[in-house]
Amino acid sequence: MALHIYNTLTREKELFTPITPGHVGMYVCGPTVYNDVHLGNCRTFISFDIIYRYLMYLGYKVRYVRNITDAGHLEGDRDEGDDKFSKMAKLQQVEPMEIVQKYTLGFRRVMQLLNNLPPSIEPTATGHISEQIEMTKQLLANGYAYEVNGTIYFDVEKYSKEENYGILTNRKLEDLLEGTRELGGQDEKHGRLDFALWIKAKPEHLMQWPSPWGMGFPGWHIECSAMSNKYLGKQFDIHGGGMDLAATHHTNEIAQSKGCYHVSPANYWMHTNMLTVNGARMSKSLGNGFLPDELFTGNHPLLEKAYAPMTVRFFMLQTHYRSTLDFSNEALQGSEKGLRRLWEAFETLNKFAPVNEQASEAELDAKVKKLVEGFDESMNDDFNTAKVLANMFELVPIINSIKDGLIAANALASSTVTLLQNKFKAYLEDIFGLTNSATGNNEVLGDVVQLLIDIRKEAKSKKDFATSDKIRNQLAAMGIALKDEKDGNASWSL
RNA sequence: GGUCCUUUGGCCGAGUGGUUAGGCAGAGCUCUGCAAAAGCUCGUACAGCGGUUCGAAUCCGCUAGGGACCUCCA
Repeated sequence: MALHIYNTLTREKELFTPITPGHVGMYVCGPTVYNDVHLGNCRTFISFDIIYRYLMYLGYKVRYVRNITDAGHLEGDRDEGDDKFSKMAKLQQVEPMEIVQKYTLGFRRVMQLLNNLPPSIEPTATGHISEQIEMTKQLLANGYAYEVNGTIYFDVEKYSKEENYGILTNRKLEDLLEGTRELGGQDEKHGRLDFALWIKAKPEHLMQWPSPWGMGFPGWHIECSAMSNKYLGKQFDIHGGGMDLAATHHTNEIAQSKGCYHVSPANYWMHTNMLTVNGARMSKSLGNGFLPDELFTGNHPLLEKAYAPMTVRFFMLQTHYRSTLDFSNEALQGSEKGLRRLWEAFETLNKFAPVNEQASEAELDAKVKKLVEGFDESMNDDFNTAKVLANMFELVPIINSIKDGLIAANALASSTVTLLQNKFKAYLEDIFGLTNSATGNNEVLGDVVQLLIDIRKEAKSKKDFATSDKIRNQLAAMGIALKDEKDGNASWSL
């Protein structure tokens, strides 16, 4: 089966067909950098990192654009007041751009710790003010926007006469209106669903730019429309983001792009589900978010211990991206152990040398091949990483049994062993982006431990268990675990 | 109130109308000087009530619980 993607627009899994054969354009809504990213944000970016990596694995040339929102995000829903950067800047008594710099760097550091590849382009809202003004002008010219006292609003009612505004989340205009409050006397907007494209700035406002309508700053939604258009074109393949963005942000993006260019911007809309804590959504406004650093250090009242970035990444891979994922110590510890088991099997597998052309156990050979072929099949079914991991875990006992001699070394054909090695490497490292954080890669340390292992082996051969136990116990106290192997040697891990 | 999603064994979590998902935890056994690891075996789960069907955890309806969005949030 070729790659199928669940499309929010149609609420169905669809065969993925890129606009330009061999190329994929993908836009993902990035963070608003006015404070630290929390783990829920990270989940979305990890999910799309896997998708990005898998598309490349399939041979596509991918242009992956993920924006940094560094302007224009307002505090409330009324399209008035200060933006979040200005507010935080005042609070911390620094320039808004210092806020942006600080949290952008923090965001990139976390992404790197989680081993997310950087996107092809990471454009900022403040770097594309003129593009946003141009788009706003075009929307005014096309009759989908109006100006009130230097602020430009998108006219949802006008747009709805020609287009289906609620198409993305399958909502009727009347239902959407029902959920909104009545317009007050001081409201500038004509319609309750209208949203700002450009906002007039008060003189004391910290971040503002000149425009045909006076000094101001862009509304939140316009940046993604302007930047996706600039780097990916009027129409591109995939647009992604968290599910919470679908109803408002993405709905408005579609309206802006259609109002401006008369075409729907993206063919496939992908939405990742929320990370929850005790069943409730992790969010900035609820204040129940975990910061990545709190997780990596264990410095949080709800955490029993620290968890490595790779444990977190693996934890997220065990769930499908469209399911909610609940955060708990028990679940994380399960992932930690599972990852270790899988990784050790991977390292064992890499040491296998091909033995013979023919498999001495044809049935087992066929079973292994089938499980391996299941990797691609599962990923092609809307990126089912959980299923891939299940197959991998089924292969682990086979790998370990070959190592221990419980299964003959020539049981598998050499081509099967090579396939297994290649696919494990491709999936664990290239696609899932996991790295070995469990064992040290310091060569000197490795040599020292090997020396101790040799001394211990000698002691054991003389039945000097006092010495052998001392070495093992002391190393254990330092965090190095020795495991005796069948052949008399020992392996170790941190 | 409106729109929609979800409900799987101790925990986490896949899932196709008819076959053991998988991981973690737990129990037993094997291997081992001991330990750890590893291997083997084990729980026969699918919210409740109806219906469709030869057959449903998987389709439909109702009931109950949970959640999301409709307001800034990935």
